[in-house]
Amino acid sequence: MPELPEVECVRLSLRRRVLGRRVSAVRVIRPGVVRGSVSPAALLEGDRIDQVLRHGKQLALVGQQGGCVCIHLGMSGQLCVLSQTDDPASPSPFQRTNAAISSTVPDNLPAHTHVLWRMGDNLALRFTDPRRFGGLWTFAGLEDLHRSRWAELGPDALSVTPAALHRHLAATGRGLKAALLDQRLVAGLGNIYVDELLFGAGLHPLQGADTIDRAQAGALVRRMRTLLSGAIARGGSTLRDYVDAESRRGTQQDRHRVYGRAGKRCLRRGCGAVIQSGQIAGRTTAWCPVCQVLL
DNA sequence: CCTTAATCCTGGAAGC
DNA sequence: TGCTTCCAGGATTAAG
Repeated sequence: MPELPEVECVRLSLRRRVLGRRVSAVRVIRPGVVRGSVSPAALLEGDRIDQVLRHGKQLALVGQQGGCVCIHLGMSGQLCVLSQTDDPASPSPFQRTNAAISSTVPDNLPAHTHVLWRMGDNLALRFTDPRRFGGLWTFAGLEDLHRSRWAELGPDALSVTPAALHRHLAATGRGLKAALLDQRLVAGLGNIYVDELLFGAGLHPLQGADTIDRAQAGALVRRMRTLLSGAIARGGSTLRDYVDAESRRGTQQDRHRVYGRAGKRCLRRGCGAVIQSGQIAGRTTAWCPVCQVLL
């Protein structure tokens, strides 16, 4: 589900609510979603949230004592901040009812709740993920995350330099769509934003990545930043169920020019060609056959 | 190297 | 109304 803008919106909303809060208890409902140590301490129990970081589509909660939890939302993952003051009538998600103890459905929790962090008496953080393509990875410290998991990611799409993007694109024989989706090349772009970026840049998704010269790479970087930061300002794209940690939907979907618009007319002034779609790099891809000519 | 397909899952939408 | 099929914001793996 979430690409860089959505994950950044989750990070910002999460940070507003949990920064500096002490984790009083952690409850793991489905241990399988946690890779690495599943111990309460590894999940920051007893620690205070010191940093909420993001690289590409991944998040990290860092504790004051150095503990670190990396969170990848996958397709359907959500982080949700719950406070008793929002709904005083609802029982705390940490209160188990007797009936629930033997049940496969854990008491009052919504379906697909996998991990809960309690922070003080009236605040909790909930990780849900119906499809379970996402997950949590625990590390002894932020340095370990940087040396292992995040070392496999390319530069973040919001801070990649023209030189680095040019170098990486030049080094691959693949098409632009496949290259830009590859998180090792640049981290953060997904199916929506690659299609939107290529449309804006007037580049065909099948054009060879190694045909992009230095100047074009510079233009691509500028366009990438504008697109992504604009999407963040609009709260990300909510196609179906994306919401940030405070349950707010985004509005960037209203600005999509090709994604989800196959068969409709191109919105570029004076164009009006029919938006095409097909499978490229294993993903449904949309483009304008007039604005994005295959060279 | 490159590409495609299958795989991990659930749920919503579309088709009959 | 129900049942079936397809599709989805991700990413890895194996096969060709």
